[in-house]
Amino acid sequence: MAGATREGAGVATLSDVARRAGVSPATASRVINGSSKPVTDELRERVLRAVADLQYVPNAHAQLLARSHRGAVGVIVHDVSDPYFSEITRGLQRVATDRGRLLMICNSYRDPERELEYVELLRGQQVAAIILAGSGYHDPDFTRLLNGKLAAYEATGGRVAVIGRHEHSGDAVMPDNRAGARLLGEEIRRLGHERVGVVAGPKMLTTTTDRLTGLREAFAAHHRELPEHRIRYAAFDRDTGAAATASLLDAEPELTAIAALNDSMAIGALSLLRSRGIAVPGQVSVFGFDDMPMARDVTPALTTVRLPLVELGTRAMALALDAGSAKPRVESLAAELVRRDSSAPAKGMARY
Amino acid sequence: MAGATREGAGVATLSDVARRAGVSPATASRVINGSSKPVTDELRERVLRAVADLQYVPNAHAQLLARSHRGAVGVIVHDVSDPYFSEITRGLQRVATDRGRLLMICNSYRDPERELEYVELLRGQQVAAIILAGSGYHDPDFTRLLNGKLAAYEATGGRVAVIGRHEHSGDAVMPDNRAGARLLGEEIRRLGHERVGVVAGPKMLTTTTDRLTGLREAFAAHHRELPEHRIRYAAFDRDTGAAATASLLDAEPELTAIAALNDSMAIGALSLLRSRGIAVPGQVSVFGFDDMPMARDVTPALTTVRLPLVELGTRAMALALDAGSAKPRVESLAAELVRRDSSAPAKGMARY
DNA sequence: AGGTGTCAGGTAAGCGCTTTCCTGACAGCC
DNA sequence: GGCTGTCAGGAAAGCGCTTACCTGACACCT
Repeated sequence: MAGATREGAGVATLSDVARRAGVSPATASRVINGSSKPVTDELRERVLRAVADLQYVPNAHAQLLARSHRGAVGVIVHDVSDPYFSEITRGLQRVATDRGRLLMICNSYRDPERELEYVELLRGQQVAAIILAGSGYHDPDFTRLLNGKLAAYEATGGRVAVIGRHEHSGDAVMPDNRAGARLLGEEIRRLGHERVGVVAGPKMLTTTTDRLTGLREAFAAHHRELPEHRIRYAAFDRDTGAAATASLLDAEPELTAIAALNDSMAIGALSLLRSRGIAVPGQVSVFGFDDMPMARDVTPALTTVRLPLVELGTRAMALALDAGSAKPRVESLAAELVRRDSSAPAKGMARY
Repeated sequence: MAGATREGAGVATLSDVARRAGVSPATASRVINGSSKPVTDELRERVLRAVADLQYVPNAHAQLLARSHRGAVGVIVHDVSDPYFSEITRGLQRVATDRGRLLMICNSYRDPERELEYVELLRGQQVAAIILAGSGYHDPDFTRLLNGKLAAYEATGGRVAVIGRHEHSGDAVMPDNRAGARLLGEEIRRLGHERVGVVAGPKMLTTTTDRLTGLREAFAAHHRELPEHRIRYAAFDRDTGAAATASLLDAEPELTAIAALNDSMAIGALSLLRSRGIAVPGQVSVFGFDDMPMARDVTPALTTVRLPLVELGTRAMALALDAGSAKPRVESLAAELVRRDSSAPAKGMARY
């Protein structure tokens, strides 16, 4: 009965442990987080037993406050359940785990406002680094605000890395969307498609404009155009992709190709075409972008542009965790065309 | 120049703000987090200006420590990039956001050890609730250890809710895996399949055994068996699902149906079958489980068992955030068979 | 023997905030 | 005019830890 103290009355604290072990809090602390300061086996033993008895877990906030040590890393993505971001996150996670960091994932759901809130929140949590993944917005006010907050964070030692954002001036990993789209445009031209509908992403996202620009460049190189009336702006997801395809087809039934600016929308397009009994690629070719894992599993398997998604994540995390250099480091990762079964020469181009 | 203090020398703190505004830290604190205590407009104004000037963000750890207030909520999942978990997470996130809580997502990658670590970590972060999503493990030692830690957490006011785990004695949301599998078994029997290969999940997961049990029960009801030699244990992912299917087919080319215990593996099976030129459902029917979003997008669209994934998440979060009741609340969510194009009557059963 | 070096362990000062309790000013009352 | 009540704002005590610094014991030296 001798050891009976007022335990169970709330969370066990370090001093509870110390008291039970009959040592000072300092000694208990040293044992618990393996300080360099030596402690005799006798005391160490007693402390460890007390820890076990009390199921003691250090209060992370108190620790962090006391050490003013930055622990975790935060990433703000548009939406983790989107495979594009799951893959990137997988890469981030891998490196974070290797370096013993906890990764906190925040979904902005493409709401700039919420993105700002999460930056504040992560800053408040004293995270070691903030990673922003996913396209930026065409919105100067927002960009200025965001950059202001990030600058304040960096000014106090925080690290920032972005994936696929032009607007930030620091370390960045950039998928080469424009060059990728150019490859795609070349391929479409090569296959002889003249009437091409484009299912683009949200107009406000820079990724959308980058990809559109690349596509246009490829067409311009052959003195062709990508007229605005053959472009639809959707939400980068399956269902709006299907709707956009329907709208495109209703306006112009003779299209021979649909280029969707990401795979989710391409899959929506595929599904819409199937439901209308239009053969792919027999009547219409479909192109995607990103090469997310499921692109190979749909039928026909999707011709798309591969982005090294996981690597985007690993690189960004490496950038964020390695000591920052004076000059911003920008790594550009190349895209690659992946030909599968959803594309074929345009009718009358069978010689290809 | 009058207001120039040693700013920029680290993160701005509350007292920096107070000093700059010419008030006490107490007043600054009251203004900043809208305490009930009244503050004159004059002072309030000055404090807010100082906050803006200094780009001040409260140190969340200090706040949490001082209030000993539990803020965020943590969820431990097997792997968010698995659509099964992304969907659940989406549900969790929705409710968490509604209630103004930050959700921290932790991936255990099906490593019990890491799951334990994350529980400790979240406990240390003083989260308001811990949600465990995903199958438990057939491992009494681990279960005992985990329950011990969770009990300690709950003893100090933490809330715990689990999704799809039998082993925990508290609040739980349970997908009815067994009944769902029974439905699936019934359907397979109804279609007249006699030689059925099963691509199961990891043997150590209770979800695997539950689904297997349901399947067996349906077969037993018709005096049929599900012999062990027609079962393969894979890793619940696409690639191992394909490999397991290959192994099944190699051992017994006359199988007329493959029942995969989740959709990812079913998609792997589909891909393997396609690569071998085996028609689905012409020669072999394929069945999945979960009804993840992409099940409708593969070709042929997957016949599967729908689990209300998002709802699993919303319910669990609601349980976790609502005040706990004395007796554990267990909500069971029904599964539902979804017939699509990957299944057909067995050969010789065309009358169906 | 006295001095010095070494080392295990304790003491106490914060880390940045919240909040209770106190103070002093002022208005309203007999 | 003196008393009380009210109320804005400040002082200070923690929240649970870490760690620089101090203490006292002991061994070893001249």
